[in-house]
Amino acid sequence: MARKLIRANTPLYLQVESTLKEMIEESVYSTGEQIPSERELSEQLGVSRMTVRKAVENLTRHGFLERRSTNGTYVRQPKVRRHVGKDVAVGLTQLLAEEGSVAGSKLLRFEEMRAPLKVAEKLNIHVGERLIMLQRLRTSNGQPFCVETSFLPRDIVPDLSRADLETSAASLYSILLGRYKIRLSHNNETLKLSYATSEEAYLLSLKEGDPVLLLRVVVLDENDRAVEYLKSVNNPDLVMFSSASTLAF
Amino acid sequence: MARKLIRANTPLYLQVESTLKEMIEESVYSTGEQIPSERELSEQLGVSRMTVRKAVENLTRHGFLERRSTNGTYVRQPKVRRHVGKDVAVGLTQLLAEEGSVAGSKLLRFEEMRAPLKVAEKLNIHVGERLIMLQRLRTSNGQPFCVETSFLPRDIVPDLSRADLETSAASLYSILLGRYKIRLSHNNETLKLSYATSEEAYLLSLKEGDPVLLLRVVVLDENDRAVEYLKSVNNPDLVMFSSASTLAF
DNA sequence: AATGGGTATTGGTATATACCAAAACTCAAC
DNA sequence: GTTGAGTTTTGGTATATACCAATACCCATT
Repeated sequence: MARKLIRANTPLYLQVESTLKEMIEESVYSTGEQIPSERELSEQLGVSRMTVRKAVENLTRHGFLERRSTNGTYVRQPKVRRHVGKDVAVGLTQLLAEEGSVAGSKLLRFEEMRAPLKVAEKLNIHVGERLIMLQRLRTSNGQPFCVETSFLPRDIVPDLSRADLETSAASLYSILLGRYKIRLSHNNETLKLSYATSEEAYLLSLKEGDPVLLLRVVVLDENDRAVEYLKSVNNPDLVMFSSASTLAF
Repeated sequence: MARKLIRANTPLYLQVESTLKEMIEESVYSTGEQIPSERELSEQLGVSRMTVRKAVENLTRHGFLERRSTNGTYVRQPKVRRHVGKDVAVGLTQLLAEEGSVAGSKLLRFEEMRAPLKVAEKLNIHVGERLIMLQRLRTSNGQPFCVETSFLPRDIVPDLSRADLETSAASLYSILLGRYKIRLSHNNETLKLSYATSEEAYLLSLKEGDPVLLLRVVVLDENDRAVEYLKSVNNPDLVMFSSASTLAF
């Protein structure tokens, strides 16, 4: 089982990394299976445990392996992929509502607050205006994949309550549309790479500092009134989202 | 200068990490400046060099520090941020064409080829059809931020040549529109977190395995013919892009 | 069959040590 | 001043070792 490590001028730990990656891709170790312990690998490959650790650490960070403390290291399932139906506009709400996955969400926070500067700028309102801030943990097939924080001007959703979001499985969009007749016309998104805070890490089963996608969306209604500002953090291993847009060239 | 490391039940390397992060935020070490060498820090803090290394490694991965081999470790400049103009539809081409930044691009590859399976599926054409594959390194103010790979069915751009892309600073979109009267109507994007290959790392001044954004776009014309399929890798430190879309609820 | 306690195993942390190559620095020779 | 050879410093790699806490496992007792 032990493969040769060629003494090239590539670092040993990279050679170990490639070796393990190959073995995973060739299904020598298949999905979900446990790979040999660090101590075993170290012996099999004739390198120190710390070198094996460095290789395993990298592969873990890159999603090939998953470590379970005091238990073992396992081959991860290949990342969930989505196929994007052509021509079908997909909004953020339908992020994962396809391919038989069951979308869920858990309300983490529901607070009334006054608009701080940054949010006010985004929503084009005045600092200090009344807002609802709500935070939801969104799941796909029970798997948390995204922490979403929304800011809604209070006057647009005057009687929206915590219970509305706790009880109904309905999306925020359908509530806005159904109850308040708010028809969202277009939005504005920015996106960047970021790193998980400790809280996000806990919610998404990541480690603090793991890379995540940070998405900011401002949704506008027909009158270009901003009705929502949300910031969401996505688990990169689970989510891959799409949007169809009409580009203005 | 040496700060106390509290013996809590948090790992030492995390304590070192926080300590250094604080000192950076308090500008004890300011932007661009060199921090003490690993050996010095190890002595100052009373921990082993390997422990310091682990902390520095994390901070490097998270963009706070930058290591220069045989030279030293430096505090990184805070990441570049973009403001997104409200209501203004921004296409991919205009990715960074704002706020006085000068967009540039360098042609890396221009090849004729036959469509492999994966690309054929995306473009909704047959395997083996003639394609142009072109790859560009895109820059903003001279800073590379994105590697872009495009696939164009040959019959749509019959006489597109390498020179067209080498000489003109014009975007691919404007060439398509101007010369071939191809009006792009909508697109389809998927996006996920990925890790830089060695080539991408070299082009974008990253390290192999650094997190990057991977973007796949299929652009369609009015007849829903796919005219472009591009896959781009973005340097997360420089780019933050936006798109305005009309959502279909 | 169920319980419970000891033991081995696992990944996580931490240290001390050693050598390398590349860059930076020193300083004498010109 | 400039050159150039030698030394020092830097991060990068690699090993051997040690201990920890939590889990899994085994096996005798009930």
